[in-house]
Amino acid sequence: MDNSEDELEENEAVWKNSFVDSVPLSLAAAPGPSLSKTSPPADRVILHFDLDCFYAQVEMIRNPALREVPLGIQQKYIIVTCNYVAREQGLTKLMSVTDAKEKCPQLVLVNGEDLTHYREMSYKVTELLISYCPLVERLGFDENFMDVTEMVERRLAQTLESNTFSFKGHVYNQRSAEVKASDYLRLALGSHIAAELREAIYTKLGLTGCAGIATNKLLAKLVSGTFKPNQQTTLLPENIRDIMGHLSSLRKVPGVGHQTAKRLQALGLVTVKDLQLFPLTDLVREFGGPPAQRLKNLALGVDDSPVTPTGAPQSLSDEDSFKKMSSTKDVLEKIHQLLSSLVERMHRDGRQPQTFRLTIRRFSATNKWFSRESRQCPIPSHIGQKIAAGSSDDAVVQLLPLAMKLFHKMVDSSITFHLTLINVCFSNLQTRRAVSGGKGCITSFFRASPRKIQILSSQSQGDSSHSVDGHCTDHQFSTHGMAAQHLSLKTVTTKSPRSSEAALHGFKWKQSTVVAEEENQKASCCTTGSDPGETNDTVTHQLPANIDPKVFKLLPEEIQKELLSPAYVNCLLSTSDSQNIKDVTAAANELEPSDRVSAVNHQQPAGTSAFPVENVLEEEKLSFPQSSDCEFPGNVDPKVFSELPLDVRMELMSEWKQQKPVLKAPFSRKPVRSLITKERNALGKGSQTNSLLKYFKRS
DNA sequence: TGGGGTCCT
DNA sequence: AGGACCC
Repeated sequence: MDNSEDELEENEAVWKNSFVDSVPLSLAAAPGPSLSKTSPPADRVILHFDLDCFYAQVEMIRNPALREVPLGIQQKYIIVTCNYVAREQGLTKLMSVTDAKEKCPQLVLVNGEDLTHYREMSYKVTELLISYCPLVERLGFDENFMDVTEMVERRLAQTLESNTFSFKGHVYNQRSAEVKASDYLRLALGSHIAAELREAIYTKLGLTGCAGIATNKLLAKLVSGTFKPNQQTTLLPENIRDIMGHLSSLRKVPGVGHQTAKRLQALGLVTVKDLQLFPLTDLVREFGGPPAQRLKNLALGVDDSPVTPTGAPQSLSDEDSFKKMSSTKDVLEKIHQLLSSLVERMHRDGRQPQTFRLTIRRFSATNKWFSRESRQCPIPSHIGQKIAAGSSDDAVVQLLPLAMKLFHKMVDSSITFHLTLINVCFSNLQTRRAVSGGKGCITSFFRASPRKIQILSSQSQGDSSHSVDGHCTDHQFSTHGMAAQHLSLKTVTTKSPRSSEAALHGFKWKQSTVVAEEENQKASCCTTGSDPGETNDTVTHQLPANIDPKVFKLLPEEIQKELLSPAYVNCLLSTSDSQNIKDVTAAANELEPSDRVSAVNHQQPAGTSAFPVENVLEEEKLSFPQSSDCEFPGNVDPKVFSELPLDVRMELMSEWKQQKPVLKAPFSRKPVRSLITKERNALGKGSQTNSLLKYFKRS
C-alpha cells in the first residue's frame, strides 16, 4: 500500500528537539506591504494530508477490539500496513507475513485484499475536504493535496484584528524566536486550516492523519511525514534547502522512481545534492529538456504543478494474484469472479464504461518478472447499458466472451501457460445524460432530468458550523447549502473540479433520461458463423476440444451455459483469428463516436468545436470575464448556475470538463495552460512539455 | 510485494 | 500496449 517508506523518519530525531509546538507570531510586528494584496504572484499555500496506517485504521473502526492488539493488514503473504501497536514491535510496511509473525507472534491479521471499505472511507475523506474547498487532489487512497491559497487570503482579510497568532503544530527545523510573523502569516493560517481539517476528519470520520503545510505539493508532501502519527508540520521557505538536503537519497524525492534513480545513479548521482549541483546540460543529454529541468527543480524543492482536482476515477479495475493458474477453466472462473464484482462497482458508480481491458502477468523465473500484458476492446453499448442499468448478471455473461477473446489473443491455451495475475478494467467512463431534447443549449439540462443522483453514504453532516471558513461552507453536502455561491467555482491555480460526484462515490451519476441508443449493434465479439438456434440443445459432447467434459460438469451452471453459447464456442475455435474482434470493433466505432459527438455538440455553444483554438479561448474569456479561472461554457449564466443545487452544479461541471477536449486547445497561452493538461491527451496532441508525472505537472 | 490508481509515449 | 510514476 505504501511504498514510500517514511522518508523523513531518519531525520526525525535530529530535528525533534528544535521543534516547538506552537510558535507565537505577532501581527503587531508589521504585516508589511510585502504581503499585502499588491505583491503579485503570492506563494500558494498547499496542504498535504496523509492518513495514518490507513487500512489498519479502517479495520480498527470496524472492529474496535483491534485497537489494542498488534494488527497487520494482509494481502496474500504480505503485511501491507499495520497499526502502531504492531509498529512498536518492529513491524514495518510491506513486510512478509513470515517475518512479521517472527517479530511479533501475537500479531493479529486481517485480510485486506478486498479494498471496498478502504475505498469508501477514502472517498469520504476526499469529500470532506472538498466540502471546504474544491481544490483537492487524491494520491492513492490515503493522501490528498489541497490548495488553500484562497481560503488563506480570505482569512487574511478578516483576521487583521487579532494581535497574536501562532502556527499550529510543528514548524520544520525552526525555533520560535526565528519565526517571523509577517513573512509567514499565510503559511501560519494554512497550518490552522490544516489543523481544523484534521480535526474534522477525526470527529466526523474517526480517522487520524498527518498534514504538511508548504508552498508547493512536493514540499508539503515531504514535510508532512516529519512527525509521524497524527501530527502536522509546516515548512518555511527558508528551510527548503534543509529538507531537501536531508533526504537520504534521490529515490526519496517523489517523482524520482526506480528507473529514474537508476539512470541518475549511472550518471554518478545518488544524493539530492548531487542532482542539485549537476550541470543541467548533462542532464538534458540523458533525459531530454523538460524532464531534465523537472528533475533539477524537484531536487531544489521547486514544483509548480497545480493541485488538480481529481474528481471521479478514470477507470475501475479489479485484480487477483496467485501462485499459479494454468487452465482455461480456472481463468474463466477467475475472470467471471472478478467481473462480477467489477460490474457491481461500475453500476454503483453510475457511469457507463466504453472500454474493457484484460491484463495478465505470466510467471517467469527470470528477473523480468513484473511485466504485464494487456488487450483491450470497446464495450458494445448494449452491454454498457446493462452495466449502468444494474443488470449485472446479464452484463457479466455478455462480457465474459469478450474477456476470453482478449485472453486468447495473449495466451495460446493449447500450449501450457502459467499466469500469476489477472486484472479486469473498465475505462473510458461516460456519464449518461439526456441528449435527445433541445438544441445546442446548456439550458436543456436545467429543465430536464429527473435526477437520480443521491447521496448514499454521506450521512449529511448536519451542522454547517463545521466550516473552517465562513466563506467556504458552500461546498457541503448537506441540504442547506445554497449560501455563498461565489466560492465553489473559484479556482486558483487550476481548472475547476472534474466531476466530483461519482467520484465521490456517495453520489450516483445515474440519469433516468438516457441517450436513445441504437440497438442494432451486433454485440458479441465473436459472432461469426454459428447459429444461435442450435445452442440450447447442445450437450457436453459438443464442447470445444480444449474443454474437458468432466471438468465442464463441475462448473457452475451459469458458466456452463456461457461455454456453450455461440459466442464463446467461437472464441475457442478461432483462437488466432482476430478478424472477429476487428469486425466488431469497426462496427462499434461506427456507432459509438457519433453518439458521443451528438452528445457533445448538443451541449456546446453552436459551432465552437470547429473554431480554431485561439478563437475558442477568446470567446470563453469574453463571455465569462469575471472569473477566468472558472470553466463555464460561454453561454452559461453564472448567476443561474450558482443557484442550482450543489449536486447539479457538480455534475454540470463534470460534463463541461469532459468536453474540454473539444472546446480547448492543445497549446494555449500561459494563463490557461493549467486548465488543459489532461485534455491534451484526449486530443492526441503530444505534450511537448514535460514527460514527468502528472503529479508534478507544471502549472 | 499487494491491489489499486495516474499520466505519458 | 506498455511503461513510468504514485500510494
